[in-house]
Amino acid sequence: MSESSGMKTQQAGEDTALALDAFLPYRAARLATALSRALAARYEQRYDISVSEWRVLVHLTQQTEISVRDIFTRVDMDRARVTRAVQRLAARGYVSKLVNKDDRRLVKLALTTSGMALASELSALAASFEAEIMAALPDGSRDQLMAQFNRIEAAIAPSQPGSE
Amino acid sequence: MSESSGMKTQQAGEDTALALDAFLPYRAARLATALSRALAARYEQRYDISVSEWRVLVHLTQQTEISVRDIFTRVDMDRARVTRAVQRLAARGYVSKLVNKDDRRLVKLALTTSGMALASELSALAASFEAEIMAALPDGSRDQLMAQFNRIEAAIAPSQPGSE
DNA sequence: GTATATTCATTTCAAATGAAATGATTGTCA
DNA sequence: TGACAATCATTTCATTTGAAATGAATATAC
Repeated sequence: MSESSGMKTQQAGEDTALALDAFLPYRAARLATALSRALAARYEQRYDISVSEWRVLVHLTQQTEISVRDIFTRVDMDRARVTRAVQRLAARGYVSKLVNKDDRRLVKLALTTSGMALASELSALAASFEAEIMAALPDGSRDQLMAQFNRIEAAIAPSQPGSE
Repeated sequence: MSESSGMKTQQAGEDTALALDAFLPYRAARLATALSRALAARYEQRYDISVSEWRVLVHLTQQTEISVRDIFTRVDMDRARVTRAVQRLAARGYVSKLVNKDDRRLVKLALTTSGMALASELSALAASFEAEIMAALPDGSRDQLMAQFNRIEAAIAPSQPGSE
């Protein structure tokens, strides 16, 4: 491995410099991609489902007969992403897509039988994944984390522009 | 707003269903994008710098005369992303790019004078952004968060494939 | 009632992304 | 020394992404 690159490297001081490893936005991004990758590794191959699709699926587990808008306003995805995820899920028979009779601009989404089965399997898998991780943390960490996440998001939200 | 969509909506129980809002991978992703967007809103327009570029810049603040590899192994970006960020930074005179004489496969990166100036401004901006957020949290939250992030990443890492 | 504005889902388009291929250089081993 | 493997940065290519445009349907104002 020799001596990396040089010897006069590392001239900048580590005192005043912003340590990326301790910078919250960076660490949050790194944590998110690590979790996403690790979880995806468990289901992407086996079920051929993307993260977007998985989010839509899970959302439909909780609320059905909802529109694309209902999803993307709650799930941190934009319209296009939801539309595409729904298209793929519908093409594979996991989700049914009907026109809302009361307002024909809206789409009425619901899980099919096979969609429910898939969602169940994925939910179980996700729960066990999360449980495994939580087992490595002290008791109460989960609630603590969620509380902190909530506070951080709340601290950010006000300054956000029109959101939509 | 009428009554959303229907009345027999929400048929699925919320007891067994996986609540997305309490699911760590989802919440981490949502937090990360919220932080990234909020921070980017502060500097992207003013400085015309992307997140990738910003990460490279900050990294070069701490270590200089390093290679592309040195960055992407530490900063959660792949080779291509680092290469592209460096290209843009170099094209605008913020970063110098030389061949390493000891190993001509390597590139020797460093901040230029204007790069240092830019990095200073951005670091200050980032620090104040983070301080603002942390002010909304109880004392000690920052260290607590970092410790939890570290533990979670450690819990994930072992199962990760060859990483590279 | 008609014209205008708004809302919804989708599509379009340009930019970003990451996996794999490439070319150049260095390391290894006989 | 020479052949082969490994490493580095870059480029290529297909996919994903999100902003803005589009078209259809509904709400609002006159």
